[in-house]
Amino acid sequence: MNRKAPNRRTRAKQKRLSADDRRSEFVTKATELFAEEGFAGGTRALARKLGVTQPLLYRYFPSKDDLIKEVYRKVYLEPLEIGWEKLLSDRSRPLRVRLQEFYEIYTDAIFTRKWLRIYLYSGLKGLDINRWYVGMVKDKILTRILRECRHEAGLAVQSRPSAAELELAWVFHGGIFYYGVRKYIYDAPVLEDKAQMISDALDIFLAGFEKIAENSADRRRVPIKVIG
Amino acid sequence: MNRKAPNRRTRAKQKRLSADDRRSEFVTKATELFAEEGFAGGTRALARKLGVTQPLLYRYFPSKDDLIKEVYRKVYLEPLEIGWEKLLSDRSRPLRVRLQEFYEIYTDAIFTRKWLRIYLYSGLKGLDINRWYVGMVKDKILTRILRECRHEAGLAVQSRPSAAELELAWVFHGGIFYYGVRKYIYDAPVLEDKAQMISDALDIFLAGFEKIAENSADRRRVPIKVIG
DNA sequence: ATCTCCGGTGATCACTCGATAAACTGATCC
DNA sequence: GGATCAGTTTATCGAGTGATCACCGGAGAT
Repeated sequence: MNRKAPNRRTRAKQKRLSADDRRSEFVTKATELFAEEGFAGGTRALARKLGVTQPLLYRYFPSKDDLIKEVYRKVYLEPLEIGWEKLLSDRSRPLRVRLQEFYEIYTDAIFTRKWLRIYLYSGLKGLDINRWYVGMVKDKILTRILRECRHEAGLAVQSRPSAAELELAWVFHGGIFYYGVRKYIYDAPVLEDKAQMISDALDIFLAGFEKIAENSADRRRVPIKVIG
Repeated sequence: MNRKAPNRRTRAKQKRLSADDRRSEFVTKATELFAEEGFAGGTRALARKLGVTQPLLYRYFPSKDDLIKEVYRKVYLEPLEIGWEKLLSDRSRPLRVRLQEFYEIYTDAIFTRKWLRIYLYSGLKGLDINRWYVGMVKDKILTRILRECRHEAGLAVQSRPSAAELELAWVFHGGIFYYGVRKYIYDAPVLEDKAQMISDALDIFLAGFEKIAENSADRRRVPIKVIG
């Protein structure tokens, strides 16, 4: 890359990175390794990916578990950098458009082989961070979506959605999520146009929302407003 | 249990089972073990669950991998014993009722901690049997559902559904599937009434089906239909 | 009673795993 | 140029893995 030392011998492996660089390189490559092999992936295989020896890992992490925790942190916090609060709640734009854009961006972030596999592996281990993430999806995404849907439909906006409504949103959300699982975990053929898949799923969800909402609530209601 | 030998000393471990019994006991307990620990679960832990010693496993299976294959076979074939062909295609009953009953029975079969975990673990390994199962769901369930939906809607029934329609069915199916994942893998709180979840998901799917079906022909976007 | 068959055990091998301690090496400071 | 510090390696440990072998012992057949 950079040839700041032109007379330097070309070494197959450049060693002696700075501590911070080496540490983050461990995390990066560990994410790749664990995504493929699961957390049973060995520390020696990891070191081989870096071109270093295995004990070096323990200069940077007290144990393999600590490395794994670091991988969790990185993976689980990655999709949070989107800033969906304002995206979902910006009522100056049509709800349909907001939802479409949100899910396109959100799935761009999490529909990678790496992310999905780490997520499922950690989910199977039943870790707290996984439950935390699920709770965050519920509070920060689904609850917000439901609130906007109720507002759009002219229904009373309650602070917390009913269990049935929430389940409705979960099934919708899970259906989209499972698209990524089929594509990147199962390697199964899917509809290539992800945006259309989201659009179709949204059509169905929005069309059916009121129908369920009126059953769960006591109120009768007004027809859905037409999108622009 | 049975006291056919009343004078026999009560032994904590009754040994010497018949070959067939022992073999199937290995598969059963291995399924439980692998569901919890993943396929990294050890042969010694398995033997402990049976109350026997570890080398005994190799009397019945040439290798651990062969045991695992047997576990796959059992788990993947389990939900197939339902016989959904006639259930889904019996046009003497309303489609809505057929779908509701099918998904209640189907999810009764696969929504167990054991089944879902083995399924996800094997899916992460990318085995052929997993792709086979996904293909079977597509051909035997989703394609059949779509055919019945088109018939119900008075649309031409084609032999193979369009990619967009199929994706629609997948998102619907995946949404229901993900309910099981949330409940039994993530141990997350879900709507307890599974039948209502299915019913709500069906309402949405059926309400939105026609709309997508007609859009897949020509891509014109039309306002959302008002529900009754 | 004795023989024979076969389910089951004890001992062990080669290997891999995560982890530790000590030695090595290259860059930086005085 | 020598001391020093930090990044890296070599050697190794103890525990655990899948797998193999010779052997044991109880139940049924003769």
